[in-house]
Amino acid sequence: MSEKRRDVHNSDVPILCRSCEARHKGMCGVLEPEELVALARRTHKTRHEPGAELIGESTEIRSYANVMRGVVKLTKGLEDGRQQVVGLQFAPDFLGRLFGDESQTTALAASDVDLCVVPRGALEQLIAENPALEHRLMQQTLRELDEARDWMVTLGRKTAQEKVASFLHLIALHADPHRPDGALGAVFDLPLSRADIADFLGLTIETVSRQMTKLRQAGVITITANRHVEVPNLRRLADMCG
Amino acid sequence: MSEKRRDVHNSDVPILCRSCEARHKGMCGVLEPEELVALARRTHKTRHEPGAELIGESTEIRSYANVMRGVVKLTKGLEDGRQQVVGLQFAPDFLGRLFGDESQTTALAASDVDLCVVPRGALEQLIAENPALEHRLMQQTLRELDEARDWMVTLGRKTAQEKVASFLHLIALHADPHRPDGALGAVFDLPLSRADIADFLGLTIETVSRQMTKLRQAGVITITANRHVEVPNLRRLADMCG
DNA sequence: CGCGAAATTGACAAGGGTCAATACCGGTGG
DNA sequence: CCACCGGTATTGACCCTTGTCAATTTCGCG
Repeated sequence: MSEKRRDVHNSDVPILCRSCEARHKGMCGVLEPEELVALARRTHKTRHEPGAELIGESTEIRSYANVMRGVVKLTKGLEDGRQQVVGLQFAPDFLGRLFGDESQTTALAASDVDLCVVPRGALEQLIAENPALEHRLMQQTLRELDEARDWMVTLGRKTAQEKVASFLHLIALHADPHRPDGALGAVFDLPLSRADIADFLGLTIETVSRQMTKLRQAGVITITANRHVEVPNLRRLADMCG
Repeated sequence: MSEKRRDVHNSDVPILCRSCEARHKGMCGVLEPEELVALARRTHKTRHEPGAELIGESTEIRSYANVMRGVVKLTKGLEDGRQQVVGLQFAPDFLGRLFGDESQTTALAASDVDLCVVPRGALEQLIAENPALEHRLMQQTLRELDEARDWMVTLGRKTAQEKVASFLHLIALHADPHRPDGALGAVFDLPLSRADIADFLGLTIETVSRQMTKLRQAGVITITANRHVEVPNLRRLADMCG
């Protein structure tokens, strides 16, 4: 495939981009080396601790970003403090509301997070020049829409038990760092606190905790050290997702 | 095909497109007259009764469509029959999962619906030729994503009362046929049955009914003839949305 | 007018929320 | 290495919202 060939033969790819996931699976995969060089000149890497606010709700959009490492949670809040996590983003997802004047969600670092930040103007200019980039971002947007709709089913129609199982299943697929393809089980660290999980599932901390306990007692999962989870058989977990 | 006059002055918009909302606010608004003519040759109008299946879940995608009239509900189901409405589409929304192999949702006519159906190949070809079209569709996709996330808050964090109020508020904004801009209130017919509303809100029919009754008793709405709703003061309704 | 479907209402049960007490983890300093 | 501390998670008791089941009522339509 030509993309690959170009990559191998061209030594002009910015150093920082070479090991970046966005370069391969993310939006930068559609850029020509020259474009990548031009873009890299205007980006900068940032590092954030858990809880850091990356984008504020109802704030003006001045930049976009790619998630290079870690997990970002997108949340929306009601006036009285109730919160709902409306999305989770993993590397190499794109972060930010394209073509909007202000962000509709808050983006918070759930774990340690590294971003590659792009000024708004730089990205929009590049999009205008290269339809393939918009196409790639369209694909990600469509995928996010699919995910959001899947999650609406979970929020609206599943029991607490099924919600927690669905969450663990989701994380198992995204966050097991070195899972072989055919593996039956998974091992991972939860990137979210119980409070975050509750906000993601539309439940309370207590209910999440109780359902985790039930799953543990049923032998579906093993919890060691509070955040570390082992799923011996993913099929079994999937069956509990409703 | 016989020679047709193709001079500059023959920029006639196809007759069927002239009164179509998609021509103005929908995706066709970005098309040049020639493109519109070419596209119109490959589309056809279809009419559907309430309950008709427009797109099946997990079916191959062969065509897309524009909603010309009526309300379409997008649903997802669990094996055991539980259902969740994950989106509502009004004229002149675009219908269908772009660039996907199969639909992830079922599209059902909620009311009488007229569609303008475009074969998959025709649309994808046009998109490839005209980036402005993809851009327009990107905008709609982003809007749908925003709406989906708003609704996730409703599903996950609002009470039954707030959910029903939110639903009525949503419909009031979309379905009042002739509402002046500054109007305080709204009058409309519900395009969805109680069962549909319940599936949209993640509630049961009974709970929806009870909450409607409470809103009626509180004087926030008036219900005449079962489907016909009057909201004297939209502000009041909005305040109940949480 | 009368029928079937849809909607309302009521009585009751249960799933999940609330509040409070306890246990646990991870880090700090003795 | 252990004791202590603050934040996080678990567990328990109780209650409230919403779901369930069943009986009417209303609507739409022939």
